[in-house]
Amino acid sequence: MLSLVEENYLKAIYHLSDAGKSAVTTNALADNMNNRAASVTDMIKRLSTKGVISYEKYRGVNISEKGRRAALKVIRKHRLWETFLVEKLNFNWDEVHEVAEQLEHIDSPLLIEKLDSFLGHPKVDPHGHPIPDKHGRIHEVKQVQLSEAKVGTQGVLHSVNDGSPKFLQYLSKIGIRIGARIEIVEIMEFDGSMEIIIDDEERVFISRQASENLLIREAT
Amino acid sequence: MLSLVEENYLKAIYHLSDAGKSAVTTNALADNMNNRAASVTDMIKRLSTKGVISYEKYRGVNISEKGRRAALKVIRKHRLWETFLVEKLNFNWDEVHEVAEQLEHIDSPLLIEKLDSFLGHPKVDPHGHPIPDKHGRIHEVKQVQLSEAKVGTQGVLHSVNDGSPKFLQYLSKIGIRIGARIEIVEIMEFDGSMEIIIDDEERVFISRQASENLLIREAT
DNA sequence: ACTATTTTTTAGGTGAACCTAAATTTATAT
DNA sequence: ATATAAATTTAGGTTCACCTAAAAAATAGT
Repeated sequence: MLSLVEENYLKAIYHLSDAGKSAVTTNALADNMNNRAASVTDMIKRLSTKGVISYEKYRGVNISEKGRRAALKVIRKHRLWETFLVEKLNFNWDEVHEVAEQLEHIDSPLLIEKLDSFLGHPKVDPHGHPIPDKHGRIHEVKQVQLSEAKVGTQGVLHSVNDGSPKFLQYLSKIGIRIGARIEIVEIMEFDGSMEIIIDDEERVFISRQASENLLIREAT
Repeated sequence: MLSLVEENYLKAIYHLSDAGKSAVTTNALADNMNNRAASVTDMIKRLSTKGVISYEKYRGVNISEKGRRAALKVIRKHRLWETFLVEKLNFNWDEVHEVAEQLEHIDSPLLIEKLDSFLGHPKVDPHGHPIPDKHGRIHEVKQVQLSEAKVGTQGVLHSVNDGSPKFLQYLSKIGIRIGARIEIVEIMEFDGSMEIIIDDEERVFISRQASENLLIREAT
């Protein structure tokens, strides 16, 4: 059994390791969790004892299969709750993260199964992120950072990397939503900003930073 | 700001004091929280420092106005979540308590307001208990323990005192639900058990212990 | 009224999850 | 290659929420 704090660390490790593909350093974790490195070392040892990560001193941590499953359970709950908040309670997509951070730790398999059916077994959350099924399976969709695409690329906004209220409010303001059609008109050499057309209507300029956080599925 | 554990103590104090009407002893609290008396003394001191209870050594604790408001907020959340679980997620009324014990600590006023409207501003939870409004006001309904009524009494089951799964499953089994009409046919002198008619149909015998936990609104 | 019993508190200890300061290991730069 | 810098760990300390054992106060019984 993992504590609430342990679950949060594990989730951070999962995300920082890009779903287990790479190792995570102590400092990266400390940064992400807003804790000191020494505290992270403490926790790492505990998580290692519990078998959810593997750890070699000074070498960073890797999530184990057991840890991956635990992390995906929390992520499944987080994303289902976010969907509930937006679809049923009419939250805006920029208001859900903090609340879902709390709800994701509620421990009741029955609740999650019932919530899942209540929502109609959604595949993605309001930010376009896939919701793992009860066995921890995710159907990843091939998507590209807008910043990596070239002029002329057309696609559909599939998800956002940055879920912060500030970013999401900015997107709403300029008319970008999940599912919107996006076409790259021009890319500015000097700062990487780009001009795009949204839904064949609006032309807007977005910064390089913004385009890095927009993931599109390219039209073929 | 109260911790999760502090909220649980405060809620227990509220209930054990009959909504603040009487003092609560250390042992009663220890019993209720499944902790040792020494631990309770610790916590009592902390709650007293925070101003949510008043405490005189060896004299038990009394909830303060500030404490009462805090307790009612938790109770409001608990009962709204129970209603959600039963009305929207199709939980049985005997399955909701444990989950609601977790959900009641989620801290988001916006969430609770939205949940309240989603549910249509319910006045009572699935066990017939009144849901405090956002200002902590409760509309108590005049109700009597079935065990205190006399032969011939007719009324409607309004709420249950004991919310344990075992009791609720028993009630379901013999056909008793909130809102059912109940008429007392006979009371056995020797053990206080009684024969009742449910919804003018079923005749059943229930123990004194059961009748003490059934609260009816008498028909006038 | 005084002793025995019960209730409550105090004293001191534990693990979880943090901290700072110091020591150690690894990485970087010339 | 070695000195310096950066990253990480160790050592020791804190608060919260529990514990046991012992002491103190309140209550009950004769």
